[in-house]
Amino acid sequence: MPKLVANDIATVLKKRISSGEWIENGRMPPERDLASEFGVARNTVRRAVSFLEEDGTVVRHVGRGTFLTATNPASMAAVVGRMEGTSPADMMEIRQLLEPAAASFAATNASAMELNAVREAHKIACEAQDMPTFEHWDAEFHHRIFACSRNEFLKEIHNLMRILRNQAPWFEMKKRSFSEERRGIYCSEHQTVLDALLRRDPESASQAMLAHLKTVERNLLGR
Amino acid sequence: MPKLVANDIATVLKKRISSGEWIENGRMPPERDLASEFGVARNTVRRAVSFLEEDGTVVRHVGRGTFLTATNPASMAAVVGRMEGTSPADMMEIRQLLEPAAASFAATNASAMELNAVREAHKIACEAQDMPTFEHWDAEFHHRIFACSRNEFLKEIHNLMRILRNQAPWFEMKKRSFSEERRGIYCSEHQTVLDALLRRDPESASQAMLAHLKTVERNLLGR
DNA sequence: AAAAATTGGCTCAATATTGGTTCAGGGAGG
DNA sequence: CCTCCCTGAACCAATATTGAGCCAATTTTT
Repeated sequence: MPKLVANDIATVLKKRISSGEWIENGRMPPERDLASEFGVARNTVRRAVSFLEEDGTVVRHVGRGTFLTATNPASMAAVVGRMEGTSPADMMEIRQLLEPAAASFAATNASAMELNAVREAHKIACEAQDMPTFEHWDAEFHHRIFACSRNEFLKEIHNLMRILRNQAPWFEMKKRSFSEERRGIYCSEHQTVLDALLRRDPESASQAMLAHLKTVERNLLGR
Repeated sequence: MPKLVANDIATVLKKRISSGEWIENGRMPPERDLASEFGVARNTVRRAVSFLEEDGTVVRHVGRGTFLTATNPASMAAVVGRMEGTSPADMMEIRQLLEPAAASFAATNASAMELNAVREAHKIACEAQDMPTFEHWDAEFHHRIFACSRNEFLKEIHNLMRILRNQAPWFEMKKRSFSEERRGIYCSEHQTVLDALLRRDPESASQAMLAHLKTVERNLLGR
Protein backbone atom coordinates (compact mmCIF):
# COMPACT_ATOMS: atom_id res chain seq x y z
CA MET A 1 0.00 0.00 0.00
CA PRO A 2 1.42 3.34 -1.02
CA LYS A 3 1.90 5.99 1.56
CA LEU A 4 -0.88 8.54 1.72
CA VAL A 5 0.09 12.13 1.16
CA ALA A 6 -2.07 15.23 1.20
CA ASN A 7 -2.75 15.06 -2.51
CA ASP A 8 -3.93 11.47 -2.29
CA ILE A 9 -6.23 12.31 0.57
CA ALA A 10 -7.70 15.18 -1.42
CA THR A 11 -8.39 12.75 -4.25
CA VAL A 12 -10.09 10.27 -1.93
CA LEU A 13 -12.19 13.01 -0.39
CA LYS A 14 -13.31 14.25 -3.78
CA LYS A 15 -14.31 10.75 -4.75
CA ARG A 16 -16.31 10.31 -1.59
CA ILE A 17 -18.03 13.63 -2.04
CA SER A 18 -18.93 12.96 -5.65
CA SER A 19 -20.26 9.55 -4.67
CA GLY A 20 -22.74 11.24 -2.37
CA GLU A 21 -21.12 10.72 0.97
CA TRP A 22 -21.95 13.28 3.67
CA ILE A 23 -24.66 14.60 1.43
CA GLU A 24 -27.49 14.27 3.94
CA ASN A 25 -26.45 17.32 5.89
CA GLY A 26 -23.69 18.60 3.63
CA ARG A 27 -21.18 18.40 6.41
CA MET A 28 -17.81 16.72 6.41
CA PRO A 29 -16.40 15.06 9.53
CA PRO A 30 -14.07 17.18 11.69
CA GLU A 31 -10.49 17.33 10.57
CA ARG A 32 -9.36 15.50 13.69
CA ASP A 33 -11.64 12.56 12.90
CA LEU A 34 -10.49 12.38 9.28
CA ALA A 35 -6.90 12.47 10.46
CA SER A 36 -7.35 9.49 12.71
CA GLU A 37 -9.40 7.66 10.08
CA PHE A 38 -6.69 8.08 7.45
CA GLY A 39 -3.98 7.54 10.02
CA VAL A 40 -2.20 10.79 9.26
CA ALA A 41 -1.56 14.00 11.14
CA ARG A 42 -4.22 16.63 11.27
CA ASN A 43 -1.97 19.06 9.41
CA THR A 44 -1.95 16.73 6.45
CA VAL A 45 -5.72 16.48 6.39
CA ARG A 46 -5.87 20.24 6.64
CA ARG A 47 -3.75 20.59 3.54
CA ALA A 48 -5.94 18.11 1.69
CA VAL A 49 -9.10 19.94 2.67
CA SER A 50 -7.46 23.17 1.62
CA PHE A 51 -7.27 21.84 -1.92
CA LEU A 52 -11.00 21.18 -1.87
CA GLU A 53 -11.55 24.64 -0.49
CA GLU A 54 -9.45 26.21 -3.23
CA ASP A 55 -11.46 24.71 -6.03
CA GLY A 56 -14.68 25.58 -4.28
CA THR A 57 -15.79 22.08 -3.36
CA VAL A 58 -16.18 22.91 0.32
CA VAL A 59 -16.43 25.89 2.67
CA ARG A 60 -14.93 25.94 6.14
CA HIS A 61 -16.19 27.76 9.25
CA VAL A 62 -14.30 27.96 12.49
CA GLY A 63 -16.26 26.30 15.25
CA ARG A 64 -18.92 24.91 12.92
CA GLY A 65 -17.21 22.58 10.53
CA THR A 66 -16.51 22.01 6.87
CA PHE A 67 -19.44 21.99 4.48
CA LEU A 68 -20.02 20.86 0.96
CA THR A 69 -20.96 23.77 -1.28
CA ALA A 70 -24.38 23.52 -2.85
CA THR A 71 -23.97 21.65 -6.09
CA ASN A 72 -24.42 24.36 -8.67
CA PRO A 73 -24.75 22.78 -12.12
CA ALA A 74 -23.28 25.90 -13.68
CA SER A 75 -20.15 25.85 -11.56
CA MET A 76 -16.77 25.36 -13.12
CA ALA A 77 -16.24 22.21 -11.12
CA ALA A 78 -19.50 20.73 -12.37
CA VAL A 79 -18.63 21.52 -15.96
CA VAL A 80 -15.27 19.84 -15.58
CA GLY A 81 -16.92 16.83 -14.01
CA ARG A 82 -19.35 16.43 -16.88
CA MET A 83 -16.58 16.92 -19.41
CA GLU A 84 -14.89 13.80 -18.14
CA GLY A 85 -17.62 11.79 -19.78
CA THR A 86 -16.98 13.29 -23.19
CA SER A 87 -17.22 10.70 -25.93
CA PRO A 88 -14.40 10.36 -28.46
CA ALA A 89 -16.82 11.04 -31.29
CA ASP A 90 -17.95 14.33 -29.79
CA MET A 91 -14.41 15.40 -29.15
CA MET A 92 -13.23 14.56 -32.64
CA GLU A 93 -16.05 16.68 -34.00
CA ILE A 94 -14.86 19.67 -32.00
CA ARG A 95 -11.22 19.05 -32.78
CA GLN A 96 -12.13 19.33 -36.43
CA LEU A 97 -13.57 22.74 -35.71
CA LEU A 98 -10.80 24.09 -33.54
CA GLU A 99 -7.55 22.64 -34.81
CA PRO A 100 -7.82 23.87 -38.40
CA ALA A 101 -8.57 27.31 -36.99
CA ALA A 102 -5.59 27.04 -34.64
CA ALA A 103 -3.37 26.08 -37.56
CA SER A 104 -4.67 29.00 -39.53
CA PHE A 105 -4.02 31.43 -36.66
CA ALA A 106 -0.58 29.92 -36.18
CA ALA A 107 0.34 30.42 -39.83
CA THR A 108 -0.42 34.09 -39.38
CA ASN A 109 0.78 34.78 -35.86
CA ALA A 110 3.61 32.41 -34.97
CA SER A 111 7.13 33.66 -34.40
CA ALA A 112 10.01 31.93 -36.17
CA MET A 113 11.09 30.46 -32.86
CA GLU A 114 7.67 29.01 -32.20
CA LEU A 115 7.53 27.45 -35.63
CA ASN A 116 10.90 25.94 -34.94
CA ALA A 117 9.49 24.32 -31.83
CA VAL A 118 6.68 22.85 -33.93
CA ARG A 119 9.19 21.53 -36.43
CA GLU A 120 11.26 20.00 -33.66
CA ALA A 121 8.29 18.15 -32.17
CA HIS A 122 7.45 16.83 -35.61
CA LYS A 123 11.01 15.63 -36.13
CA ILE A 124 11.21 13.78 -32.82
CA ALA A 125 7.83 12.16 -33.40
CA CYS A 126 8.90 10.90 -36.81
CA GLU A 127 12.08 9.43 -35.39
CA ALA A 128 10.43 7.86 -32.35
CA GLN A 129 11.18 4.17 -31.90
CA ASP A 130 8.28 3.20 -29.68
CA MET A 131 4.62 4.02 -29.41
CA PRO A 132 4.63 6.03 -26.15
CA THR A 133 7.36 8.33 -27.41
CA PHE A 134 5.55 8.82 -30.69
CA GLU A 135 2.29 9.43 -28.86
CA HIS A 136 3.88 12.04 -26.69
CA TRP A 137 5.54 14.01 -29.46
CA ASP A 138 2.54 13.71 -31.71
CA ALA A 139 0.49 15.37 -28.98
CA GLU A 140 3.26 17.90 -28.49
CA PHE A 141 3.15 18.79 -32.19
CA HIS A 142 -0.51 19.65 -31.95
CA HIS A 143 0.01 21.43 -28.67
CA ARG A 144 2.74 23.64 -30.02
CA ILE A 145 0.56 24.71 -32.89
CA PHE A 146 -2.07 25.84 -30.41
CA ALA A 147 0.66 27.53 -28.42
CA CYS A 148 1.38 29.90 -31.29
CA SER A 149 -2.23 30.58 -32.20
CA ARG A 150 -2.08 33.63 -29.92
CA ASN A 151 -5.49 32.91 -28.49
CA GLU A 152 -5.29 32.08 -24.79
CA PHE A 153 -8.77 30.69 -24.58
CA LEU A 154 -8.20 28.39 -27.52
CA LYS A 155 -5.00 27.16 -25.91
CA GLU A 156 -6.80 26.35 -22.69
CA ILE A 157 -9.58 24.48 -24.47
CA HIS A 158 -6.89 22.41 -26.12
CA ASN A 159 -5.34 21.75 -22.72
CA LEU A 160 -8.68 20.42 -21.57
CA MET A 161 -8.89 18.15 -24.59
CA ARG A 162 -5.39 16.93 -23.93
CA ILE A 163 -6.19 16.01 -20.37
CA LEU A 164 -9.38 14.25 -21.37
CA ARG A 165 -7.57 12.31 -24.06
CA ASN A 166 -5.17 11.01 -21.45
CA GLN A 167 -7.92 9.36 -19.51
CA ALA A 168 -9.03 5.80 -19.46
CA PRO A 169 -11.37 5.25 -22.43
CA TRP A 170 -8.93 6.89 -24.82
CA PHE A 171 -6.02 4.69 -23.86
CA GLU A 172 -7.62 1.55 -25.13
CA MET A 173 -8.71 3.24 -28.29
CA LYS A 174 -5.32 4.67 -29.07
CA LYS A 175 -3.62 1.37 -28.40
CA ARG A 176 -5.98 -0.48 -30.72
CA SER A 177 -5.63 2.04 -33.49
CA PHE A 178 -1.86 2.22 -33.51
CA SER A 179 0.15 0.65 -36.28
CA GLU A 180 3.47 1.27 -37.99
CA GLU A 181 1.72 2.12 -41.23
CA ARG A 182 -0.57 4.65 -39.61
CA ARG A 183 2.35 6.27 -37.88
CA GLY A 184 3.91 6.85 -41.26
CA ILE A 185 0.72 8.42 -42.56
CA TYR A 186 0.45 10.71 -39.55
CA CYS A 187 4.03 11.84 -40.04
CA SER A 188 3.51 12.72 -43.65
CA GLU A 189 0.28 14.56 -42.85
CA HIS A 190 2.02 16.50 -40.10
CA GLN A 191 4.69 17.38 -42.63
CA THR A 192 2.06 18.89 -44.90
CA VAL A 193 0.70 20.98 -42.05
CA LEU A 194 4.19 22.07 -41.07
CA ASP A 195 5.07 23.06 -44.61
CA ALA A 196 1.98 25.23 -44.84
CA LEU A 197 2.86 26.89 -41.54
CA LEU A 198 6.38 27.59 -42.73
CA ARG A 199 4.98 29.08 -45.94
CA ARG A 200 2.73 31.25 -43.73
CA ASP A 201 -0.25 29.98 -45.64
CA PRO A 202 -3.29 29.97 -43.30
CA GLU A 203 -5.69 28.45 -45.79
CA SER A 204 -3.46 25.48 -46.63
CA ALA A 205 -2.55 24.96 -42.99
CA SER A 206 -6.19 24.79 -42.05
CA GLN A 207 -7.01 22.37 -44.85
CA ALA A 208 -4.04 20.13 -44.13
CA MET A 209 -4.96 19.97 -40.46
CA LEU A 210 -8.55 19.11 -41.28
CA ALA A 211 -7.43 16.35 -43.60
CA HIS A 212 -5.16 14.96 -40.87
CA LEU A 213 -7.96 14.98 -38.32
CA LYS A 214 -10.24 13.14 -40.73
CA THR A 215 -7.62 10.43 -40.95
CA VAL A 216 -7.26 10.29 -37.19
CA GLU A 217 -11.01 10.06 -36.78
CA ARG A 218 -11.25 7.20 -39.28
CA ASN A 219 -8.52 5.29 -37.49
CA LEU A 220 -9.78 5.99 -34.01
CA LEU A 221 -13.48 5.45 -34.50
CA GLY A 222 -13.18 2.94 -37.32
CA ARG A 223 -15.40 4.60 -39.86
CA MET B 1 14.86 -14.10 -18.54
CA PRO B 2 17.50 -11.61 -19.59
CA LYS B 3 18.89 -9.23 -17.07
CA LEU B 4 17.07 -5.94 -16.78
CA VAL B 5 19.01 -2.87 -17.76
CA ALA B 6 18.01 0.77 -17.63
CA ASN B 7 16.64 0.80 -21.14
CA ASP B 8 14.38 -2.18 -20.51
CA ILE B 9 13.05 -0.58 -17.39
CA ALA B 10 12.32 2.63 -19.25
CA THR B 11 10.32 0.62 -21.77
CA VAL B 12 8.35 -1.14 -19.07
CA LEU B 13 7.62 2.14 -17.36
CA LYS B 14 6.39 3.70 -20.57
CA LYS B 15 4.10 0.77 -21.14
CA ARG B 16 2.67 1.04 -17.68
CA ILE B 17 2.14 4.75 -18.06
CA SER B 18 0.46 4.42 -21.41
CA SER B 19 -1.82 1.72 -20.04
CA GLY B 20 -3.08 4.18 -17.50
CA GLU B 21 -1.22 3.13 -14.42
CA TRP B 22 -0.67 5.80 -11.77
CA ILE B 23 -3.14 7.96 -13.58
CA GLU B 24 -5.44 8.76 -10.70
CA ASN B 25 -3.11 11.25 -9.16
CA GLY B 26 -0.43 11.40 -11.82
CA ARG B 27 2.31 10.36 -9.48
CA MET B 28 4.86 7.61 -9.95
CA PRO B 29 6.16 5.57 -7.02
CA PRO B 30 9.44 6.74 -5.45
CA GLU B 31 12.60 5.60 -7.17
CA ARG B 32 13.57 3.50 -4.18
CA ASP B 33 10.31 1.57 -4.39
CA LEU B 34 10.65 0.97 -8.11
CA ALA B 35 14.19 -0.21 -7.57
CA SER B 36 13.16 -2.84 -5.08
CA GLU B 37 10.16 -3.82 -7.20
CA PHE B 38 12.31 -4.40 -10.28
CA GLY B 39 15.08 -5.87 -8.17
CA VAL B 40 17.71 -3.45 -9.46
CA ALA B 41 19.79 -0.71 -7.94
CA ARG B 42 18.30 2.70 -7.51
CA ASN B 43 20.88 4.17 -9.87
CA THR B 44 19.51 2.01 -12.64
CA VAL B 45 15.95 3.11 -12.04
CA ARG B 46 17.18 6.67 -11.99
CA ARG B 47 18.69 6.29 -15.43
CA ALA B 48 15.48 4.73 -16.70
CA VAL B 49 13.36 7.54 -15.30
CA SER B 50 15.79 10.01 -16.81
CA PHE B 51 14.83 8.72 -20.25
CA LEU B 52 11.18 9.40 -19.49
CA GLU B 53 12.14 12.82 -18.25
CA GLU B 54 14.08 13.57 -21.43
CA ASP B 55 11.20 12.83 -23.72
CA GLY B 56 8.89 14.80 -21.48
CA THR B 57 6.75 11.95 -20.24
CA VAL B 58 7.49 12.82 -16.66
CA VAL B 59 8.63 15.67 -14.43
CA ARG B 60 10.68 15.21 -11.27
CA HIS B 61 10.76 17.33 -8.12
CA VAL B 62 13.16 16.83 -5.25
CA GLY B 63 11.25 16.00 -2.09
CA ARG B 64 7.92 15.65 -3.87
CA GLY B 65 8.23 12.86 -6.35
CA THR B 66 7.99 12.08 -10.05
CA PHE B 67 4.85 13.11 -11.87
CA LEU B 68 3.25 12.24 -15.17
CA THR B 69 2.86 15.32 -17.32
CA ALA B 70 -0.52 16.43 -18.56
CA THR B 71 -2.48 13.76 -16.74
CA ASN B 72 -2.82 14.97 -13.20
CA PRO B 73 -6.36 15.86 -12.17
CA ALA B 74 -5.10 19.05 -10.59
CA SER B 75 -4.29 20.31 -14.06
CA MET B 76 -8.01 20.40 -14.94
CA ALA B 77 -8.54 22.87 -12.14
CA ALA B 78 -5.47 24.78 -13.28
CA VAL B 79 -6.85 25.05 -16.80
CA VAL B 80 -10.17 26.48 -15.73
CA GLY B 81 -8.28 28.77 -13.37
CA ARG B 82 -6.27 30.17 -16.25
CA MET B 83 -9.42 30.47 -18.33
CA GLU B 84 -10.71 33.09 -15.92
CA GLY B 85 -8.23 35.50 -17.41
CA THR B 86 -9.62 35.01 -20.92
CA SER B 87 -9.84 38.28 -22.83
CA PRO B 88 -13.10 39.22 -24.50
CA ALA B 89 -11.34 39.38 -27.85
CA ASP B 90 -10.05 35.83 -27.55
CA MET B 91 -13.41 34.54 -26.51
CA MET B 92 -15.24 36.27 -29.32
CA GLU B 93 -12.84 34.69 -31.77
CA ILE B 94 -13.71 31.24 -30.46
CA ARG B 95 -17.41 31.95 -30.27
CA GLN B 96 -17.27 32.71 -33.97
CA LEU B 97 -15.81 29.28 -34.53
CA LEU B 98 -18.11 27.31 -32.29
CA GLU B 99 -21.51 28.95 -32.42
CA PRO B 100 -22.00 28.78 -36.18
CA ALA B 101 -21.09 25.10 -35.95
CA ALA B 102 -23.50 24.62 -33.08
CA ALA B 103 -26.24 26.29 -35.09
CA SER B 104 -25.45 24.06 -38.02
CA PHE B 105 -25.59 20.92 -35.87
CA ALA B 106 -28.80 22.14 -34.30
CA ALA B 107 -30.46 22.63 -37.68
CA THR B 108 -29.72 19.00 -38.42
CA ASN B 109 -30.21 17.33 -35.07
CA ALA B 110 -32.74 19.28 -33.03
CA SER B 111 -36.09 17.82 -32.13
CA ALA B 112 -39.20 19.87 -32.74
CA MET B 113 -39.57 20.34 -29.00
CA GLU B 114 -36.04 21.65 -28.66
CA LEU B 115 -36.56 24.11 -31.48
CA ASN B 116 -39.69 25.27 -29.76
CA ALA B 117 -37.64 26.00 -26.66
CA VAL B 118 -35.28 28.09 -28.79
CA ARG B 119 -38.17 29.97 -30.27
CA GLU B 120 -39.62 30.61 -26.84
CA ALA B 121 -36.35 32.05 -25.52
CA HIS B 122 -36.19 34.30 -28.55
CA LYS B 123 -39.75 35.49 -28.00
CA ILE B 124 -39.23 36.35 -24.34
CA ALA B 125 -35.98 38.17 -25.13
CA CYS B 126 -37.67 40.28 -27.76
CA GLU B 127 -40.46 41.23 -25.40
CA ALA B 128 -38.19 41.95 -22.45
CA GLN B 129 -38.66 45.36 -20.87
CA ASP B 130 -35.36 45.72 -19.04
CA MET B 131 -31.77 44.95 -19.71
CA PRO B 132 -31.22 42.09 -17.19
CA THR B 133 -34.23 40.20 -18.51
CA PHE B 134 -33.11 40.67 -22.09
CA GLU B 135 -29.58 39.64 -21.16
CA HIS B 136 -30.82 36.48 -19.53
CA TRP B 137 -33.03 35.33 -22.38
CA ASP B 138 -30.51 36.33 -24.99
CA ALA B 139 -28.02 34.04 -23.29
CA GLU B 140 -30.71 31.40 -22.99
CA PHE B 141 -31.37 31.59 -26.73
CA HIS B 142 -27.74 30.81 -27.47
CA HIS B 143 -27.64 28.16 -24.78
CA ARG B 144 -30.66 26.33 -26.12
CA ILE B 145 -29.11 26.19 -29.55
CA PHE B 146 -26.06 24.51 -28.07
CA ALA B 147 -28.37 22.24 -26.11
CA CYS B 148 -29.73 20.73 -29.30
CA SER B 149 -26.39 20.44 -31.07
CA ARG B 150 -26.14 16.87 -29.77
CA ASN B 151 -22.50 17.30 -28.90
CA GLU B 152 -21.91 17.05 -25.17
CA PHE B 153 -18.43 18.45 -25.29
CA LEU B 154 -19.53 21.46 -27.29
CA LYS B 155 -22.30 22.07 -24.77
CA GLU B 156 -19.85 22.03 -21.91
CA ILE B 157 -17.46 24.42 -23.63
CA HIS B 158 -20.38 26.76 -24.04
CA ASN B 159 -21.20 26.37 -20.36
CA LEU B 160 -17.64 27.44 -19.61
CA MET B 161 -17.99 30.48 -21.83
CA ARG B 162 -21.27 31.34 -20.12
CA ILE B 163 -19.69 31.21 -16.70
CA LEU B 164 -16.77 33.34 -17.80
CA ARG B 165 -19.06 35.88 -19.40
CA ASN B 166 -20.91 36.28 -16.12
CA GLN B 167 -17.81 37.47 -14.36
CA ALA B 168 -16.86 40.98 -13.52
CA PRO B 169 -15.01 42.37 -16.54
CA TRP B 170 -17.72 41.18 -18.91
CA PHE B 171 -20.52 42.62 -16.92
CA GLU B 172 -19.16 46.13 -17.23
CA MET B 173 -18.58 45.70 -20.90
CA LYS B 174 -22.08 44.47 -21.59
CA LYS B 175 -23.59 47.36 -19.66
CA ARG B 176 -21.60 49.85 -21.67
CA SER B 177 -22.52 48.30 -24.99
CA PHE B 178 -26.24 48.03 -24.33
CA SER B 179 -28.71 50.25 -26.12
CA GLU B 180 -32.30 50.05 -27.26
CA GLU B 181 -31.25 50.19 -30.88
CA ARG B 182 -28.78 47.36 -30.51
CA ARG B 183 -31.34 45.24 -28.78
CA GLY B 184 -33.56 45.57 -31.82
CA ILE B 185 -30.72 44.52 -34.09
CA TYR B 186 -29.94 41.48 -31.94
CA CYS B 187 -33.59 40.43 -32.02
CA SER B 188 -33.82 40.61 -35.75
CA GLU B 189 -30.55 38.69 -36.15
CA HIS B 190 -31.77 36.04 -33.75
CA GLN B 191 -34.90 35.83 -35.82
CA THR B 192 -32.83 35.08 -38.92
CA VAL B 193 -30.99 32.31 -37.09
CA LEU B 194 -34.23 30.89 -35.77
CA ASP B 195 -35.83 30.89 -39.20
CA ALA B 196 -32.91 28.96 -40.64
CA LEU B 197 -33.17 26.43 -37.82
CA LEU B 198 -36.86 25.99 -38.42
CA ARG B 199 -36.19 25.50 -42.13
CA ARG B 200 -33.61 22.87 -41.10
CA ASP B 201 -31.02 24.70 -43.15
CA PRO B 202 -27.58 24.16 -41.55
CA GLU B 203 -25.70 26.39 -43.95
CA SER B 204 -27.96 29.41 -43.47
CA ALA B 205 -28.12 28.87 -39.73
CA SER B 206 -24.37 28.88 -39.54
CA GLN B 207 -24.05 32.00 -41.66
CA ALA B 208 -26.76 33.86 -39.75
CA MET B 209 -25.11 33.01 -36.46
CA LEU B 210 -21.74 34.17 -37.70
CA ALA B 211 -23.23 37.44 -38.89
CA HIS B 212 -24.84 37.94 -35.50
CA LEU B 213 -21.59 37.30 -33.66
CA LYS B 214 -19.79 39.80 -35.86
CA THR B 215 -22.33 42.39 -34.79
CA VAL B 216 -21.90 41.47 -31.13
CA GLU B 217 -18.15 41.68 -31.47
CA ARG B 218 -18.34 45.12 -33.05
CA ASN B 219 -20.57 46.38 -30.27
CA LEU B 220 -18.64 44.77 -27.47
CA LEU B 221 -15.12 45.56 -28.56
CA GLY B 222 -15.92 48.71 -30.44
CA ARG B 223 -14.31 47.91 -33.74
C1' DA C 1 -25.86 33.47 31.57
C1' DA C 2 -21.85 30.88 32.33
C1' DA C 3 -19.01 26.97 31.53
C1' DA C 4 -17.47 23.26 28.76
C1' DA C 5 -16.79 21.04 24.52
C1' DT C 6 -16.17 21.18 19.62
C1' DT C 7 -14.03 22.82 15.57
C1' DG C 8 -11.23 25.26 12.25
C1' DG C 9 -6.80 28.56 12.03
C1' DC C 10 -2.09 28.80 12.90
C1' DT C 11 2.86 28.08 14.23
C1' DC C 12 7.11 25.50 14.96
C1' DA C 13 10.76 22.26 15.52
C1' DA C 14 11.74 17.51 14.69
C1' DT C 15 11.54 13.75 11.57
C1' DA C 16 10.68 11.36 7.17
C1' DT C 17 10.46 11.14 2.36
C1' DT C 18 12.37 11.85 -2.12
C1' DG C 19 15.10 13.15 -6.04
C1' DG C 20 20.31 14.65 -7.02
C1' DT C 21 25.08 13.33 -6.87
C1' DT C 22 29.26 10.94 -6.25
C1' DC C 23 32.33 7.10 -5.79
C1' DA C 24 34.49 2.61 -5.30
C1' DG C 25 33.77 -1.92 -6.82
C1' DG C 26 32.15 -6.09 -9.85
C1' DG C 27 31.02 -8.68 -13.87
C1' DA C 28 30.17 -9.50 -18.87
C1' DG C 29 31.77 -9.03 -23.50
C1' DG C 30 34.99 -7.33 -26.86
C1' DC D 1 43.27 -5.63 -20.59
C1' DC D 2 39.66 -2.32 -21.50
C1' DT D 3 35.10 -0.58 -21.74
C1' DC D 4 30.58 -0.34 -20.37
C1' DC D 5 26.98 -0.97 -17.33
C1' DC D 6 25.14 -2.28 -13.06
C1' DT D 7 25.65 -2.46 -7.81
C1' DG D 8 25.67 -0.74 -3.31
C1' DA D 9 26.39 2.77 -0.34
C1' DA D 10 26.76 7.21 1.44
C1' DC D 11 25.60 11.90 1.64
C1' DC D 12 23.14 16.31 0.03
C1' DA D 13 19.09 19.39 -0.78
C1' DA D 14 14.31 20.16 -1.35
C1' DT D 15 9.95 19.14 0.27
C1' DA D 16 6.37 16.88 3.14
C1' DT D 17 4.61 14.94 7.32
C1' DT D 18 4.43 14.78 12.16
C1' DG D 19 3.02 15.98 16.72
C1' DA D 20 2.21 19.25 19.88
C1' DG D 21 0.42 23.39 21.49
C1' DC D 22 -2.37 27.48 21.54
C1' DC D 23 -5.97 30.63 19.66
C1' DA D 24 -10.71 32.07 18.03
C1' DA D 25 -15.35 31.18 16.65
C1' DT D 26 -19.25 28.46 17.45
C1' DT D 27 -22.21 25.09 19.53
C1' DT D 28 -23.71 22.40 23.41
C1' DT D 29 -24.28 21.66 28.15
C1' DT D 30 -24.92 23.17 32.72
